[in-house]
Amino acid sequence: MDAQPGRSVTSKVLALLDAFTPATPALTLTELARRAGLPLPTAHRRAAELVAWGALERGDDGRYRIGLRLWEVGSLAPRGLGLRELALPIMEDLYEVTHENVQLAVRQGLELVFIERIAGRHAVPVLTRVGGRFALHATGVGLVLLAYAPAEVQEQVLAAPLERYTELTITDPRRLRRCLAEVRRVGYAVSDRQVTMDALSVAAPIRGSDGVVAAISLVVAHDRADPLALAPLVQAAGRVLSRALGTSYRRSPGRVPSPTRSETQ
Amino acid sequence: MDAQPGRSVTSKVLALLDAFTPATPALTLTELARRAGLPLPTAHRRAAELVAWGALERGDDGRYRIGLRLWEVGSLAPRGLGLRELALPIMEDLYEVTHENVQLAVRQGLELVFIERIAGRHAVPVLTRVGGRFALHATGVGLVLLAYAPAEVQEQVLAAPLERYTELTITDPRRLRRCLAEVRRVGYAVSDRQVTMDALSVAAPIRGSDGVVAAISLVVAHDRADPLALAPLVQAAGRVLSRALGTSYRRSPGRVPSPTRSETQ
DNA sequence: ACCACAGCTTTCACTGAATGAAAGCCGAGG
DNA sequence: CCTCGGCTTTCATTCAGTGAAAGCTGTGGT
Repeated sequence: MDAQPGRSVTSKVLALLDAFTPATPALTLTELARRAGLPLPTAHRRAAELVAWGALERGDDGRYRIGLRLWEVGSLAPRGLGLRELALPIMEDLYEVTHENVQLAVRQGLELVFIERIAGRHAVPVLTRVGGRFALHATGVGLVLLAYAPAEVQEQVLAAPLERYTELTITDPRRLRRCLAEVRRVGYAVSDRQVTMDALSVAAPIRGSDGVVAAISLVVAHDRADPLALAPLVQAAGRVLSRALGTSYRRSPGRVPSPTRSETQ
Repeated sequence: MDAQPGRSVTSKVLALLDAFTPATPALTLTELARRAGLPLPTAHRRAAELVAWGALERGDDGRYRIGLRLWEVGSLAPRGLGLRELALPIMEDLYEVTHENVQLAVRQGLELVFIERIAGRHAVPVLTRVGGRFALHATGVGLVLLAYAPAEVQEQVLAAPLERYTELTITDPRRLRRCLAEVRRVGYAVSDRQVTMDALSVAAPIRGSDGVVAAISLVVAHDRADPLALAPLVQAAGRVLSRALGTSYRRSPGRVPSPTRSETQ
């Protein structure tokens, strides 16, 4: 039980936050300590400080939950709420026109994170959650984000085993590589029943000042889907958003004059 | 600003997060250190750890921003996204019926935090931001949250000076006290031009297992508003949500899954 | 009523993670 | 070429953090 190096106090605090997942949003102290890999008294002390600040909250049942204060701070993430605020009107337009599910996602490491979704009441049910993660190689948004990701990221994804969700999921690295090339060629991605056997999605990239920063998609029932008809719609939405990003991400912070003009459109 | 002993590492980490505000979502190291009240090397080291984990992100310009990983964790807050997920369908109903702004807020200490809003394109513009804070004594949602807050909270708010936003803002503690009693009597709150001179809001409480946990409101142009007609609508929405909360907040203590030793991805 | 137990909280002597002054580094501007 | 502001790294010192163990509290069993 020697204290392994690299176990800073900060890392312990972050491990406590990491213990919470969508499946387990409320934890007892003991669960929290075990998941964070910390001795109980340590977890207790750190958690108490987090509660005092509002990063965690403690219910009447003694369980810890993520606190509103952390949600507030998290809402300042440019790639989170910032992006959402920008995209929501366009997503709503897309929804009004199609009455299908609209999704917005960004890449985080080797996975994607859903930033927002509009779930049509009569649309095909999707199992995604705002704030939830998913693999890059199956969904429409994932294929777009992967296709335009740095080569290094692509290689890492292609090197790892590709999980199979349905019989149509692409799990062969060679096929996936061809698929990504095709996505780059046509400028949009189609995932036909690669996640569930009833749904199909069409996705397009959203470009920021340095490459593709997000992806937007429509998810529709596979049997009433016409990818070729949907693609222009989604692509147009992606382009509108790319433009909006370009204009809104100009920084005007007093002293720093624009340092680099390295926009890669 | 002296290095007072009693400053825990955790508090420093949290101070770093606290440095970010809606008005300043991107900070240089120097700004960050100054706002957090930390020496530069300390801020640098802690910030580096936060970046490594994803709580912060560092742009090409060297500035720090809130990271997506923190947004993800924050999205697990029951009073944040949890509440939003539950409320959104009802909020949309309210929007469809009225085509006015719909707002959802909870109390955090002596202020309120907006959890979600639906802003009608043709509705009166509101200056609220999801994740933003506001005083309790002026808005419709604020009056509801204050009226049903613990006596101790009410006293604290009444004791402090009440900021004036318009000539109709209630700033006299006695009047505010009467107003709150009226809110409790009728079960909804009306804020008539108490925030801006063009808007009026009608709000109703949302009750959880222990008292009022949130408030929902409609914000409409003051000249085409009929509070008495809107109140039943908003109250009905509040009641539906109260019921939904009651059923969904039943906890299943659950068994513990396999021993996870999840390293940070 | 009593005991057994599980989960939480506090204590206390010890230790290494954190600290900040100072020195080094880098890039922009003169 | 030199200066300046902002960032990064070093190093000896020390105080916040630590965990084993003891104490507490509420719950369920007999």
